[in-house]
Amino acid sequence: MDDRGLQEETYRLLRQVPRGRVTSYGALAEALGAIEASRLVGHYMAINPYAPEVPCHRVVHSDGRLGRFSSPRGPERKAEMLQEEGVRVERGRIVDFDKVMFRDLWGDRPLARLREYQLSLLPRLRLADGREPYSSLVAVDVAYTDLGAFAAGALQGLKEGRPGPTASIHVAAPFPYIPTFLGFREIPAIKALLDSLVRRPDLLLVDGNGTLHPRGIGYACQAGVELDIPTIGVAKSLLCGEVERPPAGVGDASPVVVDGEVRGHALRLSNGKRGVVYVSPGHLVSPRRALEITGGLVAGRTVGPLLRAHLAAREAAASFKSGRPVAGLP
DNA sequence: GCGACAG
DNA sequence: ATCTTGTCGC
Repeated sequence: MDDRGLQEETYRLLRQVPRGRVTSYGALAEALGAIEASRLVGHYMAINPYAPEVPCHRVVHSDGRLGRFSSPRGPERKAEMLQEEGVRVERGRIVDFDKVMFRDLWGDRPLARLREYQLSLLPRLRLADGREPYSSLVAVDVAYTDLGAFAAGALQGLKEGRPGPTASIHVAAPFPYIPTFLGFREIPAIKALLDSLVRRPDLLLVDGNGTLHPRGIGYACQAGVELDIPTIGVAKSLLCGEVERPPAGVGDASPVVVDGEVRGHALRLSNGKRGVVYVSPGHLVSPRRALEITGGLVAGRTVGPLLRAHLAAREAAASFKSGRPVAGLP
């Protein structure tokens, strides 16, 4: 299921809500198969091309507040439309919310299937070190515009630590961002990028968590298992888990524990609140080794190859938008 | 009520 | 990550 399919499925579900009733963003997300998609549902309401036949005015907050509405008079207009349908609204809230709330939304819950797919990868995940010594690494990052996703990879020699070239690629209509489902957004672009390389790297570095994920199968793990390549996840913020003791000085690291086990480490790159990254195994590395390798790539206050990939992805996106030719793009 | 929510 | 119709847990 791609972004377009998810959007159409959301509207199909919403058509089930009759006059005189309302539903919530979260209930629609639940019917898509993941409560995490509630914000995405809000976004789909904002770009609803079928209004008012697809009744996005009947979608409200889970506590009965009206929520937003794209119209010159916004929520005021939403209230009018609902009242015209017999739904009472007082001070921006649905009256008798429990009675008016419609929950019988029927569909095949595509996001639940994606969650099951993630879980099906768990038996293939290997968190022990292997396949060393590594001689080359590729760090990848993806930038997004209205024209699609732009993935970039930065090559790095691991023997002499020499930065290599970058390459980038464009993928139209990427899957949307949904918390805990990041892999489905990023991985197609990354696969296309790796396919464009002459040779596969020994190690992949990605911008997101690996085992530091509520189901233990974050984007870095999913990428590693699907591509069968040793992978390390480096995230700028924590998705789940607890840091044992905040790393005090630059270079310090501290274990991150999820479900009572050490699944990764917080590594301090610089002073200040945003100066920490969270390193976890994606595939075929241990938490400790992932930390060591990442520590060896630190340049200034960043992880060098990831910064280069980030800049290259942004550059590819900006160049494409402005119509300038992009190295590595057709 | 406030802040967290990989990107 | 962009662009801005949420939810949950503390």
